[in-house]
Amino acid sequence: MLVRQVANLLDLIEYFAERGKPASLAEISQHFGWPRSSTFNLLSTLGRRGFLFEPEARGRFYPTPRWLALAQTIVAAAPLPDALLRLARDLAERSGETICVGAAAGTSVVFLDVIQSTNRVRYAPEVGQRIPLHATASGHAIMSQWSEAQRAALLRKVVFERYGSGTPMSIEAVEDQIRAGLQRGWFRSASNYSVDLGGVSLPLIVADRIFSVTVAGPMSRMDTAMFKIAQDMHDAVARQFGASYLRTEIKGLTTPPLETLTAPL
Amino acid sequence: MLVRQVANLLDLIEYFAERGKPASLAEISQHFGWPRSSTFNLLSTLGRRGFLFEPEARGRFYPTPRWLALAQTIVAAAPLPDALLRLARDLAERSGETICVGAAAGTSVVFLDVIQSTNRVRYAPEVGQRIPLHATASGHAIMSQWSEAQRAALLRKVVFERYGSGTPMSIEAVEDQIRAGLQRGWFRSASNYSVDLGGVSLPLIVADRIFSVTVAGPMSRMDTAMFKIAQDMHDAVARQFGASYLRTEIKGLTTPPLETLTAPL
DNA sequence: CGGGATTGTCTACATATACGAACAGATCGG
DNA sequence: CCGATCTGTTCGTATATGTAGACAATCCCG
Repeated sequence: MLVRQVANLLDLIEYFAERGKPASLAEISQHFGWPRSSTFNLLSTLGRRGFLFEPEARGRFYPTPRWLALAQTIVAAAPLPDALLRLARDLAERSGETICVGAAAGTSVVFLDVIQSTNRVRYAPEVGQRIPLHATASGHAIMSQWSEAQRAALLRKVVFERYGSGTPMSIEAVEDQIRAGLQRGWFRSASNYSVDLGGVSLPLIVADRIFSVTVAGPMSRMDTAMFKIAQDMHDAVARQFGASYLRTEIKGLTTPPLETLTAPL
Repeated sequence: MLVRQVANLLDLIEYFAERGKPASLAEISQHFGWPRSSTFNLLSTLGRRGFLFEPEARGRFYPTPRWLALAQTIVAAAPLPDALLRLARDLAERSGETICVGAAAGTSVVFLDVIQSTNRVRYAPEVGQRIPLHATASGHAIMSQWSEAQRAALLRKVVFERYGSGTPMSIEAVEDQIRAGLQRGWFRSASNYSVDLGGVSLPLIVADRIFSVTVAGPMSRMDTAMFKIAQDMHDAVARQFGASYLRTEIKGLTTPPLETLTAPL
């Protein structure tokens, strides 16, 4: 069950982030189609707790910097591992494509860090965006590090739906793609979830936490480059985490066949 | 009426900020005494929206950096005026006491920015903390810039309660203190709300938004220093906002009688 | 490896809660 | 200055919602 008022609050926060200036109760209730009284209750709850204030003399509201203070505290207390962030930056520079750091959230992957490609045509996701675990390279990378049981429990919940030409449409298809990824040494998707989007992904385990790092871009560029990108990713991981990291820390992952590397494109 | 689930969410965020590491559903439900099913609903709502993720393989949750991204966007879009922040820093250095920038929120003042004194014994508030509008120097400063009608509407709602020896106990008492503040050229409180706490406050209007700036500390230090501090505050405002700012922008405020300034303490 | 304890998930029901409507203040234009 | 219109606020009630409880899956320890 979805907690409505909580969802409403999240909507409201996003509304303020987009809007960027104070809003009156009437504006808010009109924008969302909420009853004025309900809007009033929501706003006053936030006000009473110090999360909303009234910059102008009367009747316009805006979120307090308290949100920022709490968010900073939360991120600072359990930050993304430094090596992970360095890896992402490193990859962004070398590949020129968009880099996404992800982790599991329910049946999805959430992006925790995103570095967008500077390319005109690019994959342009945002921090907090979610994509399905079962149908994406990022998701396969993460699930590859789970136990059989965990994977089974997750996949049982999935309702399979065709997003693109590469979408796996059964539990077995997903397991196949994961197995292939482990043997290949990297995970790939090609129009699995977003049409015309290709990605190369690796799982990373840092301090018992499971992350995915993904290089993603339009199929036109990714198609022939995937293997080279995977190679670069292994190199970058070796630089940031040490040479033996992928072999020793990442469950079941094969190191890629260096000797078959094609000439850089 | 208070929206319970929203209040719960705020509690949860604060919980994570304090805790600083992932928590399981069971830990959360125990900590707050919430039913497991309700906790589940709350957590899954947040997960579905990309505000919570599961760093470890299974069943522990932590807020996503999305909170931070949104909070940064919100603050960046409507930042506290630069001159105001400079003023606060300036005052912190000169006075050595705690500086609070406040604005109205319902019947309270919320602190939007706080610079804590480096003094061992000091007033130690936090961003987002609230104090009553009617019983504090900050509140009086803000209300002094409202219309009669707005002030009346606010004061009608107040239930008067004695917080300290200086607490005004009637609408008239509050109006008296505000009137006195305007004539004096600065607002003061002495154990009005927090016992043994004294403060000097000025209202500031920047881009149609009403703020208060307050220098606050223990009565032992503030008592005899208030006038000097008020004087310094006027000087600092003149530096940051221009010499005529207080006279022209701030409704009804008298510039303080410079000639009666006592020797610096 | 197997039994017990713990944790997460689902569903039906009683109740706390969000909503509609009516009120009161404020704002605006004439 | 007055009336009309639009805001914010309060209240009673019908109903959407949170909760108890049972189940299922997982983990842990002997």
